[in-house]
Amino acid sequence: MSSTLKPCRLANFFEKVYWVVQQIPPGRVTTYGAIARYLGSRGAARAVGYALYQCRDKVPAFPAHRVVNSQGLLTGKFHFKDGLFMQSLLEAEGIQVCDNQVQNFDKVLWDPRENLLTIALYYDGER
DNA sequence: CCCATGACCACAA
DNA sequence: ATTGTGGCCATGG
Repeated sequence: MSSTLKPCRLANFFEKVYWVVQQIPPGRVTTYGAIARYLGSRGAARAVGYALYQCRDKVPAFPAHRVVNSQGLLTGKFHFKDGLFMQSLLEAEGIQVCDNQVQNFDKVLWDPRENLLTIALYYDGER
């Protein structure tokens, strides 16, 4: 029963965050709050930021640069290897950034609630 | 166990 | 428009 279909173990909040972040298409961004809302915890935006902080050294590269704050500002850029790296990654995907602000923010914003179906976030029982 | 700290956000007033 | 505040979740002392 549990042998062939190994359910994705998204037991804890951080793992759910990581899963959503990996669904962001290149060239688009989303926000901490949008991820929190999608996961059903409206006010958990801070926790989303903390989750990204925890995986800042994760390999292979994790598209954390596609997460900005609710105004489109690159508030997390100082957690990359240098203060310009986040902007460089975005610009390499065709997103224009000026003065820490994502340009055409409403156009490139990708809201998981509008683009992801509600999936079953289930786990196999061992934590 | 309680308290403080975060890559945050919505809502007062 | 600009502040202040409470809430959210995981972690560490």
